[in-house]
Amino acid sequence: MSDSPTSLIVAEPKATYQSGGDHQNCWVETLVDCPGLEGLLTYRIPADLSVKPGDILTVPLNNRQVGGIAIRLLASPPADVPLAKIREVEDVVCTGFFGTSYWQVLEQVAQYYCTPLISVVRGALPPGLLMRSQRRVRLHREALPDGADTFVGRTARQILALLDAQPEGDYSVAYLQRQVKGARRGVKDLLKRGWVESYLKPPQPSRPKLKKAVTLVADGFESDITERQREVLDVLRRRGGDMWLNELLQVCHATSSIVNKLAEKGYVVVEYREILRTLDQPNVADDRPKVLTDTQTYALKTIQSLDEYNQVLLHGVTGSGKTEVYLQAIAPLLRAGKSALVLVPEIGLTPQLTDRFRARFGKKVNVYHSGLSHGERYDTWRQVLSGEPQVVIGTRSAVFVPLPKLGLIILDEEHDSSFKQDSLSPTYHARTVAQWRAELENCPLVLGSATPSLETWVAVNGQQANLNTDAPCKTYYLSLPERIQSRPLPPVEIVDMRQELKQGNRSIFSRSLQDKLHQLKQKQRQGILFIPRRGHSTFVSCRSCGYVIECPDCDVSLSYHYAYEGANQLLRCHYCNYTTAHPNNCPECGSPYLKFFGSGTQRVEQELAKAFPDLRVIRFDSDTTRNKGAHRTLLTQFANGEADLLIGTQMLTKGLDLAGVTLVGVVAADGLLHLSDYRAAERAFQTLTQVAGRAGRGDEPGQVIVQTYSPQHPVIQAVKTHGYEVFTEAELAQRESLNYPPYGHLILLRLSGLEEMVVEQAAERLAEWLSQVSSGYEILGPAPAGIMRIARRYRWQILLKFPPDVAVGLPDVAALQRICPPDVSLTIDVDPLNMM
DNA sequence: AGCACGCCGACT
DNA sequence: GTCGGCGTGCTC
Repeated sequence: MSDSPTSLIVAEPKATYQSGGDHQNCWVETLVDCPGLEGLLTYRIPADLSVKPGDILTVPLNNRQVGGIAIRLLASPPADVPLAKIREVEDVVCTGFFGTSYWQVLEQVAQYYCTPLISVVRGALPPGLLMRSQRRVRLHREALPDGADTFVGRTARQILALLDAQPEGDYSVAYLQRQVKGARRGVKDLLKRGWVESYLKPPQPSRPKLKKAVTLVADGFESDITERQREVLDVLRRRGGDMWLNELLQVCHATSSIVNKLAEKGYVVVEYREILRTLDQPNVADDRPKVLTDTQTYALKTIQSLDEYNQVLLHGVTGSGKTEVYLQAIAPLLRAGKSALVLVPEIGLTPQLTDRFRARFGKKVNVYHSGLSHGERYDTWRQVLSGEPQVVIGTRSAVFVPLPKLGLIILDEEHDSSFKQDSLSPTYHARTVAQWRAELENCPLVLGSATPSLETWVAVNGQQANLNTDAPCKTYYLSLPERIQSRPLPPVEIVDMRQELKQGNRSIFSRSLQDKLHQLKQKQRQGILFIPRRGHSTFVSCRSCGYVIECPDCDVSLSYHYAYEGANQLLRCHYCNYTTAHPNNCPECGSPYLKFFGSGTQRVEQELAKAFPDLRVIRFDSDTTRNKGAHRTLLTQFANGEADLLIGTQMLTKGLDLAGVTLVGVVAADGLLHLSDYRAAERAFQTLTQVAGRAGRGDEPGQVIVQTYSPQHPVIQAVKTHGYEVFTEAELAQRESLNYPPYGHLILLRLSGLEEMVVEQAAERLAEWLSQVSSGYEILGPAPAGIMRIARRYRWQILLKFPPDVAVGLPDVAALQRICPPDVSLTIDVDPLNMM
């Protein structure tokens, strides 16, 4: 797949690098971090620098410095570019990062997701490695004549004022351009007058953090040293002969001159040593392997028997102990010197999972996700590249962590849509990339879920040959149909809210749910109330004229926020976070009857407070969990019994294992059911099954109540009977008849821009061009996107549908980008999940 | 992407 | 004349 003539040559460490020799390999072909620049640029390697393929470089480009990756070394300069144009590599940022198979994965991602390789590289590397130099200007205060600002134009005057207000008189040009329009000319004017100087701040990529360490090397005759020096040596010896310099000095109340003298005399060595900025990890109690059930044992044995690329679906109902199988599958790998990669949907939501891994494997566990600082992520990479056997737990982007000696990849909750990146290129799915990595590393891939995606179900159970998919790969279906300790799955009661209304219950809680909530307190049990966030959005509308308050920048209604009794009533846009005060009167007709509809978490919280004043409630949604560590805090409080009821949105569906929970209520399932998306049913079933699975994980049996206005809906029926297979087969039949995934494939082209007409015309031109260049796909659209405007940008989309036997891909992405006008942004989403 | 250069209309 | 606003092309 990667040997098409246009594809780049993969970096192969050692392949072209020869040590020894003198004047060989003086040039390096470099993949430069510059969008729009296809292909490689050649640079000369200065004599004092050693460059190997795969190294990350800083190279000059025009008048600035940018990041780049050394791809291939050349012994002679290329013939097609004049020698004089070739410039020198500025610096090597870091070296020895990648193995060959790693590059193949990146190339595969670039090709499949129709993205330039450099974009993939940028998304895969820890941020801060590929950095560019920054153009800055500094004010020469002494060169300013009196009343300088009267001599120059408006923009120059504004810039002067800005620079003067800054203590150093120093700003980046990019910053000035954001503050003052047309800043470039103003800066030029000031430069000409000599009032400011312009300079290039070199890129400062992440580097290892270094610290001075002192090591005792010679012990024995110490006749030539002073009293103070002897004291220091004694302390060092007592502490094992190896200390951080700052600690040693602190303990001895000494200055570094003493240590330096000792180093001169050859008693100690002072050297820089790398320290890792890994988070101080909360201490967790040790944990031992648990006794497995028969099905768990069978699953474990099967996984352990695999020593090459195989795909395994671990289909375990909620509470069936998948994590314990993962843990026991990883343990022997670590002992054999191999590593494992564990991918989870959202790390913040699953502190419980990382804690369990830490309890079992201690410091061998590394966490990698976008919440870490640049330095922390960089250090995790370095730690990973050490080759020590370890476990990396991370979110989507961790699929690119370059673990050597990879023995196993696990994707937990593989159905979860957060494994798909959808707005940034490359729009990769971590499951797809994990399949490629596992294949290239030749290690097994375990996909775990209680509600497997249809893609995975078909890949593992599909009897018919999928000719267009990857090379034949042995697949295993492992089922854990029972909960551990034979705990039953909770019975699911469906409540028809139409009947409730008919019988005079106007509350958002059915009588059945009210009963259970009353019992909760009496029986000292805990419950979860789930409110589908989308669906019943909490919009505000006027009862007189029907006016609905919308975001001025996005095409969605504003959500009503009322945090607590007496707080300001706010309206907020869930797409761009635009916030405004709730007006007293309708902005359209002035009527005072402006009311919010729907039941968001806040509304439910307030209703609960009225109807059940003695229930202690914790709200768990994006408002209350915004702060770092809030997830953990709230969950710990709940687990400690500081509240009776946890209410919240989608976040509740992910991986919570709370033994005290016996009741799960779904306030209104309907919001999940009626979305105009071919995946709505699958997603609704997954969400409801997952949230139902939170009940009865402890010794007490659980109970689930689902309130809905559509009790006969197939999804509701499937949830009621825990009928994954029946639901899935029916859903698959529908997908197949319409060529939807997992049978056919989709590519979604998203266009957005500030001008409605321009975006629409661009969409039409692209669609026209697409229909001319190929007929392998069906073109749906162009059409306005589900939400027509977000953050002032109008959005249009074109959907390409590929029948099962047609290769997925676009004929010429560069041409597509060329047709698209520069003020319209185009993203290509291959295998889109989110169609809004 | 930046950042040059070069062309054009508007206003002191 | 000069200022500010685009469109176009290049980067070893």
